[in-house]
Amino acid sequence: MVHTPSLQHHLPGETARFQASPASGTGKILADTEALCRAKGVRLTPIRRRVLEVLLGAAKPLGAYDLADALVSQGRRMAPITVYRALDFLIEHGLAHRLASRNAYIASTSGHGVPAFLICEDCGEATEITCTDVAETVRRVLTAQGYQPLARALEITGQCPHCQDVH
Amino acid sequence: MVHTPSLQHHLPGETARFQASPASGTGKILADTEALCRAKGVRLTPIRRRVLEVLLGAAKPLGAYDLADALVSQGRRMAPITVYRALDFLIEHGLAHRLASRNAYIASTSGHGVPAFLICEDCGEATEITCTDVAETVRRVLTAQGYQPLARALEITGQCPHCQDVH
DNA sequence: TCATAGATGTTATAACACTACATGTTTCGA
DNA sequence: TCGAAACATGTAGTGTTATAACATCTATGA
Repeated sequence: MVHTPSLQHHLPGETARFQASPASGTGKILADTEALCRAKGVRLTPIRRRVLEVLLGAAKPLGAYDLADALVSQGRRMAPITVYRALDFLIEHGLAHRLASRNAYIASTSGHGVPAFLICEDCGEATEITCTDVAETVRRVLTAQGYQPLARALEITGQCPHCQDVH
Repeated sequence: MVHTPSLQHHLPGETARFQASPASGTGKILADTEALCRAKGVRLTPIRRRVLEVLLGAAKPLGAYDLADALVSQGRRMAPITVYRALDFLIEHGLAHRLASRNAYIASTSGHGVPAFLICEDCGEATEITCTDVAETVRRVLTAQGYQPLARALEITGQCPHCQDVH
């Protein structure tokens, strides 16, 4: 899924390098996720599902307290700890990622491999990319220094096309 | 400078790929930094210098409040805002970097180019690397998506050799 | 159906970062 | 060398993000 549909740029000649995420709807993703969780024997509870739903529907990464505000239950906003617990679950199972550079969370769509995100420093927009070059380079650097690679989102910051225009 | 001297690993055949930071002492770095600041016409005040000193002497990235505790002045620990202001200065001039994934700060030694850090998820140890491959790959991915590259530290997480042994 | 593991509710607090405004200090030109 | 302006620091308070501790509820399977 593309988190910022209106701002996606695919430069000619470069599309082949980057495997675009499938442009499935939120509904299909949720259905797939439910199936995945059943297969794994873990529970996609209503709370977890709702947090994932909000993340999938958001144009940008959301803060935990943004999520709490968005998720009103019985007239009260969701307690922060509840949001964090749901996020822990989603992250643990590769369904979401924490973007440390912005203290924000985003739904993941690739599902496998080491994800990378392009993040705009100005507007906070984030685009998930699945780029073998990046994954391979990172892996090589880690092992060259004796590090064990771990599946963690790579955050690459820059200025998005839109914010360059606004200037 | 190497922040974790005892844990540096240089695998045979890989050293050429990565330009190691010069193993200068803290004193020399500080002298160089003073000269650099004079040349730029900016002021490396005692507070800023002391914050940099502590960062240079630390084995790991330090949190802002760790720095505040370490920097006692007139019997009282330094106010957090004072630390943050010093850090702002150091970061603005490329003398330090913020590691968002750990809410911590680290002295920089490369001075130029886009720095990258290998960070251990377990112990928090961070190693600065200057690797043209990584910088080039990141730059290419950004421009391919229409993003403007900005000089920001790249954080690559994994598990350091030592923590693999402990296990 | 009952024990158990997992999930959630509730309250409080820890940890990190910054705003606002007052005061001090350096620098440089008149 | 005086004074204005720019820069740096002091002080108090607050905003923001994340988690601890413990009670209660619920799904699940023997």
